[in-house]
Amino acid sequence: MWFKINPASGIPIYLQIGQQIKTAVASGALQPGDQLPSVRELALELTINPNTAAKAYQELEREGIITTIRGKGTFIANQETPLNSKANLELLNHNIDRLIIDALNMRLDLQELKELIDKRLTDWQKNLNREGQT
Amino acid sequence: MWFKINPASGIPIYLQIGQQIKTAVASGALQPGDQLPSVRELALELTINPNTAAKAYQELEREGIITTIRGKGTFIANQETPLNSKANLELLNHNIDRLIIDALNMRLDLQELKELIDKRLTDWQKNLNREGQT
Amino acid sequence: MWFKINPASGIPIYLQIGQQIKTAVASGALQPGDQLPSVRELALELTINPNTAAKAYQELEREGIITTIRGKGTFIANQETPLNSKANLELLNHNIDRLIIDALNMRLDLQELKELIDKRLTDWQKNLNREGQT
Amino acid sequence: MWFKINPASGIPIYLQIGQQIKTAVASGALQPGDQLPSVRELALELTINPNTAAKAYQELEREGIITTIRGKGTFIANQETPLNSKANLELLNHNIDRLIIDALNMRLDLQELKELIDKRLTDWQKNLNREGQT
DNA sequence: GTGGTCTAGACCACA
DNA sequence: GTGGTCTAGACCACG
Repeated sequence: MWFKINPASGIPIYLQIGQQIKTAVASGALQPGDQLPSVRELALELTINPNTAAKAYQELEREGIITTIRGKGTFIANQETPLNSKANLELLNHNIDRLIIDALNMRLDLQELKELIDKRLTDWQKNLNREGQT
Repeated sequence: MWFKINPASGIPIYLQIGQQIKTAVASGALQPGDQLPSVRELALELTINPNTAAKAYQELEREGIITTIRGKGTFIANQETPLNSKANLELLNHNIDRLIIDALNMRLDLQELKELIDKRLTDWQKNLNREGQT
Repeated sequence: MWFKINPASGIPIYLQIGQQIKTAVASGALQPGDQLPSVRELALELTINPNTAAKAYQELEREGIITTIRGKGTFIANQETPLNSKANLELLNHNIDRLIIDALNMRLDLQELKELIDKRLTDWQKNLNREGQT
Repeated sequence: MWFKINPASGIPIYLQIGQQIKTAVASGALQPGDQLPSVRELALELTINPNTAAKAYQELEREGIITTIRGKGTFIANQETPLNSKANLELLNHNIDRLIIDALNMRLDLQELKELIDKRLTDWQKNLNREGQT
């Protein structure tokens, strides 16, 4: 599989794994029903502690991203959750603010930031369209 | 002063303080040369340990946001650093990606995300203009 | 291990530790990937507070000399940084000047100083060659 | 006069002043018998606390670099002290080592360091010769 | 008065 | 087991 972790990054390994699975799901690379590697496979492949791999899956299951079925394996969940809850929007806005603050501290103009974001958004949109056709 | 921290959030207190000062600097609310509350004042106000307050300041000093002068106090630095280094841009792009992923995981359309961001950017721009006139 | 600190020297303990590790790295005695004693071990050995030992390591990590991995330990970093930046050269030149000034204030001839330095440089070169063969 | 201090450098102001006077003496710019500005003048000129200026002079007097004569002022001392003591040589060697370690940590070759030092030494020698003719 | 260092000892997150 | 954070309280250097 296509995981890349950095044990020295300061970010907990289990979060790095979770983040990458979320990315794959968001981009459509992983579809509902797709099977994930078992905890043991994942641990072997990344040469990490199985506990760490298990923790990553637990977190994702708690968030409803994946489901584990005893005796079968771990799968991407049917994401019927349309949780545009108020809390989520606040979180999103908060993260947007952090982005802006970082940019300003780097002496970047807000206009320049906007262009960066727009460029990135179009890239993603293209990818999503291509995935959608698959 | 206007600090608000949440000791139970899981985010280290010293980082929360740092984040808020960075925000104030980025928005122009704190100008180069402005004096910050002393380590002891800050600790009293937030009812935290002076060491924790000191750690927040030391972190910011290492990043070049503030300057501390022994026996005098702590001040906002003259930010002559225009370091839009490659590393910084990469970091920024990475954070933009995280934002997009979060939005997609919340079943938000990219167009909706773009509108959210644009709204936030205009808000900030307005604030910056107002500060600029001061 | 072979640490020697002097708590009464006026130089902060955490800097003394840092200095010695830097020396070991510069001389090749410590190689990238080598594990350092844990914070607790080091604290026991030097009969200092674990916090002080941790501070020494954190300082070195910020400078890119070492890497720490939560739950695993602390290691000498892969020093891929070849930063003979302008700032570094200036610092070096400044320190050379200080050396010369000290020597002159001791009524030492510059020629004598040069001989001292040359002798020291050859000693180091010999050591480095020996390490290189290991 | 020609003092330049940086209150934010982390180096105590009184040491910065001392260092600069030592430099001037070592280079011959200040000769034995030359008068230094009074504590008050110095404090005014550098906009520092008179206590700080006084402390700088006290330190230098303790080291025998300057002499203060009540009612007359402060002067460069007759440096008859030829103190090539063993302690001094050790200090010098220690500083040479620090220089080498710093250079190695900057990934500088020892040969390159040697060239840097030699260049600096010749510059100083030239200056000293010129001063000597004055 | 300011910030810097250190100790003692606690609790938590991670592997 | 590892390192990270925080508190409480002490002492010192600087201005």
